[in-house]
Amino acid sequence: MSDSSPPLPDPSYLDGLNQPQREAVLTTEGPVLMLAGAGTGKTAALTARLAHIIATRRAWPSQILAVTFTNKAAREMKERVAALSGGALEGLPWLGTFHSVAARMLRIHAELVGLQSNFTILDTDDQLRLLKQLIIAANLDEKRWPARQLAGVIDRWKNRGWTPAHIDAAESEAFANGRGQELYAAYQDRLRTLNACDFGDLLLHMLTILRTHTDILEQYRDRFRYILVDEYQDTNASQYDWLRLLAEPRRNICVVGDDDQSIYSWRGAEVANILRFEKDFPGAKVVRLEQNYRSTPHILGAATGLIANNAGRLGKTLWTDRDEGERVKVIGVWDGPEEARRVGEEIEAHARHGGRLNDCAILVRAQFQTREFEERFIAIGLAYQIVGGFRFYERAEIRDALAYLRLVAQPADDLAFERIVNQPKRGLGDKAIATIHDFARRSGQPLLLAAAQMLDSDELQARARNSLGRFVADVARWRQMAADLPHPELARILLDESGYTAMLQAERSAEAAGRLENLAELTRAMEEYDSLGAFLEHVSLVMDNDAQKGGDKVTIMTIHAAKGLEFPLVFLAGWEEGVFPSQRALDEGGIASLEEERRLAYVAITRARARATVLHAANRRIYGQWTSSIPSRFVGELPKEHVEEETTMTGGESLWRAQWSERSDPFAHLGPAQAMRSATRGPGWKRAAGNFNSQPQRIVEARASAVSLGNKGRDDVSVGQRVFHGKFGYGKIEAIEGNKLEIEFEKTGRKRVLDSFITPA
DNA sequence: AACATACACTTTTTT
DNA sequence: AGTGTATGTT
Repeated sequence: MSDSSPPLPDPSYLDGLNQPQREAVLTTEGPVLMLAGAGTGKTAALTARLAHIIATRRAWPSQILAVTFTNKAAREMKERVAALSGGALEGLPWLGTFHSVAARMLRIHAELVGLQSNFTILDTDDQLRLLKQLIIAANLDEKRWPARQLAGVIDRWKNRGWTPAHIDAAESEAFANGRGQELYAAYQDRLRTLNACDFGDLLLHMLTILRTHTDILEQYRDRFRYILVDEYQDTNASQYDWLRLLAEPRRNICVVGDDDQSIYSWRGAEVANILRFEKDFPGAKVVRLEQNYRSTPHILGAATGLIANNAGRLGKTLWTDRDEGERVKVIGVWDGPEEARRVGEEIEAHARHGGRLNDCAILVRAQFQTREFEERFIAIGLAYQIVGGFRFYERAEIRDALAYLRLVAQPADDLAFERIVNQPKRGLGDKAIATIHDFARRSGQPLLLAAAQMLDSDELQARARNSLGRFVADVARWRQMAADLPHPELARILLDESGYTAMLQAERSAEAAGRLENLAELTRAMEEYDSLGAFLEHVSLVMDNDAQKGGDKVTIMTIHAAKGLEFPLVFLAGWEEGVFPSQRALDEGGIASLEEERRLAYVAITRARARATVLHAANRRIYGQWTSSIPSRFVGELPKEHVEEETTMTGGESLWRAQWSERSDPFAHLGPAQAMRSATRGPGWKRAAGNFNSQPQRIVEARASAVSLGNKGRDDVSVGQRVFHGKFGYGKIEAIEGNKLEIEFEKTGRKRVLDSFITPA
């Protein structure tokens, strides 16, 4: 490739990089837009670029700002740069997630926005409790105006970089008939009093500081010689503004991303940021990474054909020199359980041929779809792991323990106080707490201090006062101990002396035992941090659940969670209208959302290295209702030449039609309107079915068949029995599932039929 | 304060 | 359906 001229050998960090990748590495000066398609070696290029900048002494590691979205990405980059640079790196202090970098800066300048540098970072739970209090204080009905909604509204505002001062009357309408702005302002006030901020604030506060304090802005502009941004298509407006401020005047900013993989608009990401990069930074060098090292041509072809249905793309043409490989298999099944069964069979076959389970992933659109697979895999004893779901630090006992620590670290942390005053039970019920609240508000102090003062008054009943007295004294004692105890030790003492451990021990349930284990795990984790503060920061910002422990397991996860990962075998389940694309996305966001769903499908397919299998079921239970569905439009958008179709539904659609017409109407006992309702429940589903005209006949079939699933199935048949079928002749029953039989017919092979069509032979 | 019953909500999720 | 929460009862 480039062995043509340079007298010096290429530095080792360029090894194995292709031409565009090298360009992205070596173009250090000026704006660079790196359009990196899925599987094109983006991280390799990025890390080499960092190594190059450092190796050529263009900047010290401390003069490089490199931001990612996830801790995982940050960690990986750090490790790989260290490896490329021979490990002799003192680390990249400004490589991290947007939030951790912003938090780091904000701790330095906290007082400029009315905080102290040891401010607390609230999580969603704290945030919601706080908002709820404010909603009630504003005399609003918390049912009609839920805290969740307000949290969403405020979050959106913060994502856009808007402080309460930016909210005009029209925007304010977003909550409680125009009181949005007022509540937002109240929330920010309250946060300041609590010396706390939420995730959005980390960026917003820093943005405010950079906007209003030129000296500080200049200081950072001077420091950051080079800026690097990963997953640029996922940046929101506030992150964008923040970057634009810092990138001037040098403009040595390199952003990496793929507009086709933008799947986070629902949380404020704006694809527009990447689309307009060349306008924002005229003269930007655009580098396209298009050689895919991950997938086979068939997989790539299927993904490319699908995404071509989106408008307004920057456009890339992925190619690969890998061998053709298998076509993308599309399997239509009867219902959710069969889908899980099929996938289980495929994986078992793979394992029988010596394949590893770690190579297999099942990707779903929504979390609820994981259950079907979980049940099936438990039944057949297939090792699996579900990624996502509950996070360690979100468990109640962990949050309680953290609240103890927070209160000790920061007595003004009212949210922590509220969480644990009566946990374990100390006889401080609602009324006692309300009284403390009231007193605190009147005297304008934090709850803990107010509580301490109330001990000398008769505001509380004697019993509550005694109990509260013990609690306040405990906290005071713990605070003293905190000064010279190692923090894991402190945590153990806190849990013991507070009676929290005793409370769980007394419970004697398996659940409680698990909680005790979790707490032990927590104190163990604390040992890795230098200080309590460092640990708390880790907990709020680095909530990684890097499960993937030992063992050979199939991975089940959402497509969102799979972004950035790859697997040899990928199963794409639930490709049905309404599920994927999600009906809700369609209802709320129209075309834009549909395109985002399509990008999600694109991300899903491109996770596969060797084999991709798409599945769709005719029937599925959603919210407890059997619902019929038609294959996702995305199935039809996969170019035929890259697809191999297979349908296990007995005899295909024509047969179903024939069977249902000759059969007595299963809805006979219901009126027609009612029958329709029982099959397609909920407005969204009804619309999905109603709007999709290309295959109307199948809706009818599916509707009928869906209800038949409720049938018990007859009891005069058994596995192994020889039976007769009017159309297929004689056969042997291989399996029974409710009223569906799987039969090996002597003439026509294995089929699935309804039991009502056979007679014992 | 413990318990029961009613009710509502159910996409994706990182920080 | 299933879960979690909010409210009401004892």
